[in-house]
Amino acid sequence: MTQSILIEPAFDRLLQVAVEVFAECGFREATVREICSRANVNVASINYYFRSKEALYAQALAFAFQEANRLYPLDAVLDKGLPPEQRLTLFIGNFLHKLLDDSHLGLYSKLIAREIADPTKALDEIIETAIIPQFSLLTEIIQQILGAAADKMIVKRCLLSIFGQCLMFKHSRSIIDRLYPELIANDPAIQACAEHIAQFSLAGLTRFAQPQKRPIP
Amino acid sequence: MTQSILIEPAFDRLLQVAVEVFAECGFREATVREICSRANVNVASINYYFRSKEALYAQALAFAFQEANRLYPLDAVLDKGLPPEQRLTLFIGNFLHKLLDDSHLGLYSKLIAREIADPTKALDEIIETAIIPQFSLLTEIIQQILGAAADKMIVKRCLLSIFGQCLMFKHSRSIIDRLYPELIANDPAIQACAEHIAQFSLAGLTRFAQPQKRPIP
DNA sequence: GCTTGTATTAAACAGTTGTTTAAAATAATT
DNA sequence: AATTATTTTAAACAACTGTTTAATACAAGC
Repeated sequence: MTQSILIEPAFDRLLQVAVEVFAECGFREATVREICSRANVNVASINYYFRSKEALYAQALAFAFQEANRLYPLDAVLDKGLPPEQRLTLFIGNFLHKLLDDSHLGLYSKLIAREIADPTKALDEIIETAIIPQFSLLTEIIQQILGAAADKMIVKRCLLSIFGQCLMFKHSRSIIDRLYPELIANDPAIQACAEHIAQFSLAGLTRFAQPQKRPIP
Repeated sequence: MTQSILIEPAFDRLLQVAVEVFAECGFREATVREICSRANVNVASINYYFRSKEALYAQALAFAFQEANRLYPLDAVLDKGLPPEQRLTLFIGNFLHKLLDDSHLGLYSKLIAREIADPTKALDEIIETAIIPQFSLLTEIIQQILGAAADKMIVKRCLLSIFGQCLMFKHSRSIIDRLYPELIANDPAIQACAEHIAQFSLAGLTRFAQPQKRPIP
């Protein structure tokens, strides 16, 4: 059988298909036979190229994160010259689009969200490489807004408030799709949600902001 | 073999254990043998008392919701005499404690959260009986705070902002446990989180509040 | 005491899972 | 061209899945 269409080697095809299937079904529900079938390779190939289903999953997870970062760079957010309010708005917009994108790239965040909601052994690496950098970046922005003297616990809670608003759209997608589909119907609607979260959060942050001009007596 | 300790009939034991196991493992990963083993009944009992594993799951889900509502009544929140800001604070406190309770009752919300994150056929009933009433209640409170003329889309987005902040603690529990365990270490800490969300949200809502005193020109 | 209806049991069913094997096909090297 | 190494294959493996069966134990009713 000649398959002139697919010129990619089996290894790459397996990795790409694995991201798709694991994102759709989760680690446990995904079957090696389904992955191999979609990748047009023999069932034994996974154990040949990767050591096991588990090892394939770990590699797929790392690959997904790498791709998500490549397709959604945080360049503007990293610019410390910008005012923190603007950086927060950019951060939220970037994050939400990353989460809600329904094209191929949406799979990456879906895979990661799945791992967070239902952790496997692979979670530890995900936290180190994917979560902590995002948390650090947002922490820095929040601290700039609240003031350097801000209580550490308050900063953490504000961080969770902001991430929580964004992740709601990912974790409770099934409900939003049924009750409020118009909120995420198209790209402008998603952009409106991002702006809402930014404004809601900025107003919320002011509640906890330190007085900026006065030095501590 | 005499089992004088367990006097409950097999049916009740199965239902109770099913909630535990489904909450821990999810529907697909949970096995009938594990459930039956823990309930000290034969494997065939599930198909005898309930029709199938799927039917048992549906019943367990309904039972969990019923118990969660019985143990965490919303009486105070339902009191329309109270100022909406206070009702919001009560609502958030109730919801967060419901979510984070690690005792037996915590399983109920875990089971429901699992169903939302990874829906099965049973989701539709959950939405009708569990989600919509909660959404309606919070919608009413938000509308009171924002003013009757508030834009419907804004109300919905604010609703998601508040629920998102609460659900963050459930859906991303694995991360919080590792990065910020002190935030949910004990009951006062959880209470502090609830108050934070309430204050953060009240401040956020003011950003979208309609001018209350002036009638529309 | 016998019969009827319910409850419980061990065993087997048919299907699926991840993984391994050993042979065949293909590619690379000498 | 012959030899080596790599890739691909079909088949089988053992373990596990939800479900069914048919035999047994137990209780209640007459």
